Amino acid sequence: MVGDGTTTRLLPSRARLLDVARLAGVSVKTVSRVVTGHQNVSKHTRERVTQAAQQLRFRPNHLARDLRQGGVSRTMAFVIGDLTNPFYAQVAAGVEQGLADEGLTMVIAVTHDDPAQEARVVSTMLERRVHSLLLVPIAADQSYLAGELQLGTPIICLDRPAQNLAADSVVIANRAGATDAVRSLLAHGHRRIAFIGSTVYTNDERLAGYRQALFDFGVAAVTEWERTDAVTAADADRATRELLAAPVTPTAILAGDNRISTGVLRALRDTQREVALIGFDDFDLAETLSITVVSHDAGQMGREAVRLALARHEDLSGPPMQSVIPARLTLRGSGETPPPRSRLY
Amino acid sequence: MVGDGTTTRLLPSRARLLDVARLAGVSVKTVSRVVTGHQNVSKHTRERVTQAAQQLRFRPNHLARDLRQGGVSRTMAFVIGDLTNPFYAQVAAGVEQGLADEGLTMVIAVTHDDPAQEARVVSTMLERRVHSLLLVPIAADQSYLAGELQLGTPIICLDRPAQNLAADSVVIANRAGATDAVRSLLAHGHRRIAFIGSTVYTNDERLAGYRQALFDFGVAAVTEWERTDAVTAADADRATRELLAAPVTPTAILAGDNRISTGVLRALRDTQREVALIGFDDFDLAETLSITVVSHDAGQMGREAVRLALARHEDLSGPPMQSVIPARLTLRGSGETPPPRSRLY
DNA sequence: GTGAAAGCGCTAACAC
DNA sequence: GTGTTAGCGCTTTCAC
Repeated sequence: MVGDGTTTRLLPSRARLLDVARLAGVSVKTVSRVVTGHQNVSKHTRERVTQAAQQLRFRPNHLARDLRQGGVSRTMAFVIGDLTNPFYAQVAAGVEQGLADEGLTMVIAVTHDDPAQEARVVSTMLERRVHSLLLVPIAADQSYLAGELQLGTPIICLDRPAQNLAADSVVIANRAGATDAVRSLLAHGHRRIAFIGSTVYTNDERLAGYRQALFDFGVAAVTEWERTDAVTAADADRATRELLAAPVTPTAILAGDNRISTGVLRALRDTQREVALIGFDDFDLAETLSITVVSHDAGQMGREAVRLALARHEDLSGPPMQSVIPARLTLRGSGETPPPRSRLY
Repeated sequence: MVGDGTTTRLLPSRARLLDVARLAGVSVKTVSRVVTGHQNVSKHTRERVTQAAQQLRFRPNHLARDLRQGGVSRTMAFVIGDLTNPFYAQVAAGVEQGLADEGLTMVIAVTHDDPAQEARVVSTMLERRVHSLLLVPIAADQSYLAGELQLGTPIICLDRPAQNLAADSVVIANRAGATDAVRSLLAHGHRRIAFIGSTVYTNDERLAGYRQALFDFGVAAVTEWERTDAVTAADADRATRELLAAPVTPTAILAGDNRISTGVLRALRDTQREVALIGFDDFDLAETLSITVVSHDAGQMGREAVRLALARHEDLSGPPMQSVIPARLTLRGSGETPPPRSRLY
């Protein structure tokens, strides 16, 4: 029999519990028990079923299972601004790790750091009936999630707390980390210290820590040296050049986050200026380049968020919890004085 | 009425189509039509339904929808070795971007670069009935996926082709990129050129390109300078030191990937040796440090994989497709001769 | 333009 | 130890 011109492509169909049951000569429920590893199945039956399942290449349908079991999937959503930022990639890795231990999986969705997209992206995740929502908030207000919280979905905010929502959160010890960094610079003789960063929550907090350290030490703040207009590395590059082009220049810089550090480094290298630098967030080449940083365990933030989500799932009634991930100064040279010449950049 | 001691926590329940239908005084199907934006609903009815849905905070259950629609979710699985490797993070970002345009979401699962975990992790994803499987293979054999392929699930391999499986794939122009790099080193006068990398597919191909370039130029290969035992940055650091401790040392190094580059850089800085370096894969600080690299668009790899998956979904019958992402040499100084002193490390 | 009934694949509840 | 029945929330089919 040769092709008739209207060949319909016939796909082999996927085996269901029923198919396995028929082949094994048992009921659907028995197969279900075997597949889910429940008790009350004789060894003999179990073997027959297992063999039938293998023969048919049976793969349980989690969609159906989750639907039946209460409409909640064994999945946590991680909504994040930008996956290519190594900090968030590490947080994601931590989330994944925390989930793997529990047999849950992670769905990642990205807001592209656009406040306007947050609600839409989050909504898509909630329609998937995720077990929990892990969110790096970017919008100015999360009150739109109050209803979901009441419905029992754990909502954990990472890196920044929620605004107008009683959600749990995991943050870094931003102020303390920044204070430590500035104190170290002060201890090494620096008095003209600049801060470069943005106005997101973390940078705000770090700026506050920076100010606190200066204040405690009795050093007057210089407004021009508080640059909070740098979001990208390019911004930080520009800000650094501007600071160094002024009549009076800072002798040390605290970078608000890893992207800022990159930009500052580029500017320092290009201009061949010798300025002490401490970065917030560790990064791959920091050790190689002897860059002193305020470091922390980004993976721990992810794991901790999962822990909170699971805890919240168990007890929906308690007050919002906040976990703080410690930050510690990792001295490598660039923040000590004087900044080593030519070994750095 | 005061607490009775056995307060059962009553959660508000989630609204279903039926609830909305009752409130709006219409049938379930009509609500379904409105929610999914289908035709054949009068404007008046549509408004009533929409209002009822909002009032009840109705959120459609994708689990149920996907199950009913044929048991396939609007999700693609991306199975990856390590999320913290910036290269893969960028690929993931590309996947996400490609999917967002289609209204699909991405589930990420991690194998921790462990061949033994691949099948299990992949299986979990397939049980979720993903639309397609995007896989960075790590196991030595993917023949276990043949059945799934026949069932109609598009399987796209990224960065490395599948083994013993007729799956589509997206790879980088590894050989050409490496050949270009070595040719450039040769053109700048280098004759003693080492390769440091591992034995994964990409590094294998890059080594082949390296050999080809040397062969074409008439430079004899030196086995000791083909180091394929370096997987991590620490390995590369060690390998570099060993190479530089030998009686005859290479004057240039081609690094097999971004992790290797990091390790080589560390070794060069610590030992204060001046050796030309070209890295495979671009990285954040490469420009700042004037490191010449073979660069490519990792995001494009992700987007291309999504494109192939969608195409395969439409036509399951065609032969396996392979997309090649171009690689080009980005000259920045470290690969030109002589390697600039002290500005680098 | 709208609705009633059936069923996607699975498991909870309850037989036996 | 095993089977039967019902139903998770939705969409498909077909009727009106």
